[in-house]
Amino acid sequence: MVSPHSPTTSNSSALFGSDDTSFLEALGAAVLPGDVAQAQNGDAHRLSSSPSPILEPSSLEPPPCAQPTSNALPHISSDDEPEQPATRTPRHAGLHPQHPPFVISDDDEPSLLQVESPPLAQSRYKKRAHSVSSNDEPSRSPTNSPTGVSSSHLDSDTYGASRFGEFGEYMRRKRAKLQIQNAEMGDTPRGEASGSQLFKGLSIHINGWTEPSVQELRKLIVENGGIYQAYIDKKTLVTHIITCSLTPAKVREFKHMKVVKPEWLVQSAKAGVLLPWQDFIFLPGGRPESAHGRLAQSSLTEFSASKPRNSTLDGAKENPLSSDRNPSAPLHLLQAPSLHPSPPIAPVPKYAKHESNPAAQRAMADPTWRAAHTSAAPGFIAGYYANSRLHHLSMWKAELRTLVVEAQERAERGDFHTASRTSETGTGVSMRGAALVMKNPLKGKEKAGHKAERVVMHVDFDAFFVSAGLVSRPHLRGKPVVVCHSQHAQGGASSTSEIASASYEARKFGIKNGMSLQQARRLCPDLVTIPYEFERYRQLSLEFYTILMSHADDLQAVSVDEALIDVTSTVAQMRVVPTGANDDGDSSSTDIAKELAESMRAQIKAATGCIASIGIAPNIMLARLATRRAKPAGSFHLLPAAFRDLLPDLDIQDLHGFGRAARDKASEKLGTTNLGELAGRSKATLCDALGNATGETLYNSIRGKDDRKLESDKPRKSVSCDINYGIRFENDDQVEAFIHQMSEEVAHRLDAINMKGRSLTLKIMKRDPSAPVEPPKFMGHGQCVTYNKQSALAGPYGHATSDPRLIGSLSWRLLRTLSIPPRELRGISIHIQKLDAHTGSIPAPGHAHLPFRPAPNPTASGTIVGPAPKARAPSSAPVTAPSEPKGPGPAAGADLPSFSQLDMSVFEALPEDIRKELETEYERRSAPAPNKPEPPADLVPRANSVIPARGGGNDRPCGRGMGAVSSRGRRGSLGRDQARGATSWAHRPRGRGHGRGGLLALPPAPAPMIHSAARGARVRPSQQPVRPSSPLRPLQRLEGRWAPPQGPHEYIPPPPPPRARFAEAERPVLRRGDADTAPVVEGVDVRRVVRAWVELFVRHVPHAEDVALVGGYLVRCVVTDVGAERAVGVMRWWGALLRRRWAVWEHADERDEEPEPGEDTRAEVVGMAWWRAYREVGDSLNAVVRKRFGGSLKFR
DNA sequence: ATCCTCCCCTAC
DNA sequence: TAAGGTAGGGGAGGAT
Ligand SMILES: Nc1ccn([C@H]2C[C@H](O)[C@@H](COP(=O)(O)OP(=O)(O)OP(=O)(O)O)O2)c(=O)n1
Ligand SMILES: [Mg+2]
Repeated sequence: MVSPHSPTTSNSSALFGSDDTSFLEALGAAVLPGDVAQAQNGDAHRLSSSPSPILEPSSLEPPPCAQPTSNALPHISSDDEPEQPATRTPRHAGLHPQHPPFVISDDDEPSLLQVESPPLAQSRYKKRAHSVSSNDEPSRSPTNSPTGVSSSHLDSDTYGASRFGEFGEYMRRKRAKLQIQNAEMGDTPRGEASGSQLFKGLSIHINGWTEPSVQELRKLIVENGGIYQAYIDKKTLVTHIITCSLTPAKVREFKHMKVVKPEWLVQSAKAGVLLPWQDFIFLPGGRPESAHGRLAQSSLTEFSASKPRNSTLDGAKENPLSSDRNPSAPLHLLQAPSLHPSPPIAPVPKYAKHESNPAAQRAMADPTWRAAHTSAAPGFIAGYYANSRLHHLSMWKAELRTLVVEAQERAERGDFHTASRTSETGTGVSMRGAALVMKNPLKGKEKAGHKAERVVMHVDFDAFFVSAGLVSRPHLRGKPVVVCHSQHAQGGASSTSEIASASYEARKFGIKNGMSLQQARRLCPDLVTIPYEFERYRQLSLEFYTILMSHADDLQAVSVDEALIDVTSTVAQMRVVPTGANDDGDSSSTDIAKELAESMRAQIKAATGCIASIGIAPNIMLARLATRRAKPAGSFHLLPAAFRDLLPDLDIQDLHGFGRAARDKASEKLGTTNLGELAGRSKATLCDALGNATGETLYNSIRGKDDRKLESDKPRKSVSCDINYGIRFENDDQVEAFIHQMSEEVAHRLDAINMKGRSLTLKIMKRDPSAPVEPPKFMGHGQCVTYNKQSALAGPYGHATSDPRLIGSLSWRLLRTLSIPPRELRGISIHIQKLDAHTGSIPAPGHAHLPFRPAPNPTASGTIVGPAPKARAPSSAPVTAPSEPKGPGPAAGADLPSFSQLDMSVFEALPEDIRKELETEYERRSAPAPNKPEPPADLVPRANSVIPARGGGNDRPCGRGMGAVSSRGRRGSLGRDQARGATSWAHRPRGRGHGRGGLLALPPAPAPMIHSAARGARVRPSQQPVRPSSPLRPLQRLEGRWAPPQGPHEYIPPPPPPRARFAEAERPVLRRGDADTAPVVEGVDVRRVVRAWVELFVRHVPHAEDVALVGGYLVRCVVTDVGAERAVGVMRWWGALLRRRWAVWEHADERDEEPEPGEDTRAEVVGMAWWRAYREVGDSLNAVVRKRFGGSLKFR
């Protein structure tokens, strides 16, 4: 910002050469030539693991700030590109030099020629690497460095199913190729026309060129009930591979799979019977696909062709519903190993010819569009988070963990059985036992109690988002459906929108979660898309968890749609008291655990309308594996003996936690990724190849062993805010404002869990010089170089802090040391580590279970002071609390709630009079005056009511969190009631939006603006920023105390005229209805704040941060659907205020003229700046509205 | 050996 | 037009 150094270009010169390329390059050359070279050849594929060369420029960088330690890390390369499924090299690619895979030119069209090279053996780099990984990256600039930058280029679309890095280029291309082929084929979506189920249960991948053609085979497969796998990717289930030729590399890869000739399908279809595949085994011999690769040696070692040795053959089986422990049934979980990305090596580095996204280039060329949709837009963060599925997933997970812990605590203390009886493993004890059980985890690592074998279940909804969406769209059941943002059928042809979840019907076409819509459309033109419904997912999840809690001894929240539960005692009890009528006898003939699972599935189905599958086993690892076999719509009990028989059919990637990198390492160092084969390796061998811990885990997993206990209460170790999408800045001011907004977010999250941090790491993604300005993925980050900078974070007395100003200023300082032109930024992350519980008090050490926001006092009310000290009181603490003693310095300033959570806490922080007024307002409007403005979010019932007041229903947790999950109830009754409880929460009164952080939070009150102003002012470092310092003045007074609002408040003159309530007629068109009644609530204070803000800055240009804050608030209003009217009301109010003073400039089309700093009090400049801000906010608001409702709002 | 820092990797 | 977040496990290399 302030550009001490010139922002853009100049900066570059600062440290690195103009593009860092040169600088790095030079450096790189000097330092690691060897490595690079090696890399080049060798392994391309394995990027990741390998070490990277080192360069540590740390020396280069000036210490960021003060003394904190910072290390400058050079950068790493980053990930790749966007797309592709396969593609992505690991994001970390940084590490090694990767090679550019070969070049492919277009994405879509992969040339067939590609070759794959055999996996090469890679030379491993020597070790130095790691630490520096980052560095190396730099060196690889396309231009110079030998290798090109990482190449990822993928073209346009292909986004792969897997997120970032994943397979190698080769697979990527191949995948693209297949897609094309499919597209051409014009397959009908519903292929099942023929109705034959001949290939039912088969999941087939076609490798390379075949006769008959891929299109024909694919059609044949689909029409006969089989599943066609366009490509193999991690964890994909593939039962057979069809091919006419295999390269040596493929031979190795498919060594353990059932590789068959096309004739198998053709003849089976002809015969009308599924002929034994063994009669059609493909034997290599012929010439491989073109391989030209070279390089490494192809270790063709084992040429044995495929064949699975598997005895069990065939996997096709259908669901395991009945499965039962039939050991013989193989789970066909085979996954295709393929991946291996052995990227073929490219003979020539391609310089990245990454393609760019035309639509993005066009959009980006429009200044208005940029101003309203990129990271430079006012409400960007709020809008982005409100729509980010991954953000929701992450937040939900954290919230669920909290709820589980609370429910368990409640159970423990609450009722009858107290904690004392610990782990009694047993059966007899009631649920509580379960609670106690929890405790164990912490300590005993061994498998504890052994009384009975543990019974662990992994419960996971089938195609969750889709399933949830179909609840209200029953007519779409049975069709290929997908959940993604892009709803326009037409646009889908070239949409880079990612598919969050694909229905099983869609999966038959090869569509996978994470794939781009355009890619999916090529596979299935008639694909149906449905929108996200975050609020529904949350509600269904609560129902789901409530049910699980009623049966489990312990529960580990894995995701919004998935959990691990320990039902050991439940099962034991069932055994003793046979519930069912079976034969009673004991269980020998029946599988009690499976019965329990089925009853839970039925219960879940009844409560949510969605289907879940359950994997049952003696430990976590096996339970997860069992789930694969169970899906879709089933349950499967996997016993160790059966698992052993399955080994030959399993790939290392089938194990949870082992991804592409692990697979590559195994392939490279051990020569195989098949578990059957790895079973023969010694533990030492595995450790040597994968690391000690990982090696041992693998060793044990292969033997069906896994002693891990469910973890439901681990303490939080870090808090972060990462935004690597839509980052497109034009100047430093925007960047600085954004950094501060992110800091507010992080600070808020820290406060929410009552923690403070002592270490901060800033991660920056910068566009790789070889990458196009606009990457293939719309608004994505594209291929980047990343930089990590860590520094000590210290508050007043050197203590941990959560002060957003400190976090923001430090982050900004760190960023500046990188001298990256604003336009080159593509991603920013702020991570806080070394967390300390907020000053004493509260929380039990250990963890954080404080929910998002500490409830204002649960139990003993007021007493809570414990947490009090928190500075940002808003969030939790009610009002008053003066801030904690902040030390010297900047201290105590006001803190603001960050986007993510603004909620009532803000209200509470408002000056008394304003609050009063608000309350009055409520009454006036007859609205049921919330006694309190609204319970602050989430308080979960928590302790206070001791026993979970479940029935009572109303403890409403309201607010932002997931709501509450009732603790387990008696297990006998399958929790009906509990479920109810949850349900009730589900419909929380108002807060529906999922907006941000808490997701549920409602649009917060804007109080923050003021704070922000204050903050901004102070933050501004010495350099004189652009803005006038004057704002400081007023703010100054605020400084000392933290209740900020006070200050500004005073300046507010009597309400200006526009007290506006707009005429009904003018009301925005969007939703009508209750306009008045409802919303307004917060509208009032918002207006006051806006007024105060304007008054405060009458002679100054508004701070971008504040503009963003207001914009964020308004966007949230619209997004959350809580009040488009409110947003309009505020905008009108704001417009009226501006008009009062600067009516003349309202339409002055100013354009350039950045108001320069200084005391630019000239009314003209200030007025235009205000109008510009107003327009910006209005535009971004309308952008959102247009998208969601199709219309636009009128603010005047 | 053990701990600490700086990433990578994985998962949803 | 799209919404590529986020936390914890663990490996590698250096410090102790
Ligand atoms: N790349 C991904 C993977 C998952 N999800 C979301 C949508 C999914 O519905 C939900 C659960 O993920 P799962 O891995 O459990 O996948 P599904 O539930 O969709 O399918 P299934 O569990 O049947 O394989 O998480 C996502 O947004 N993006
Ligand atoms: Mg699922």
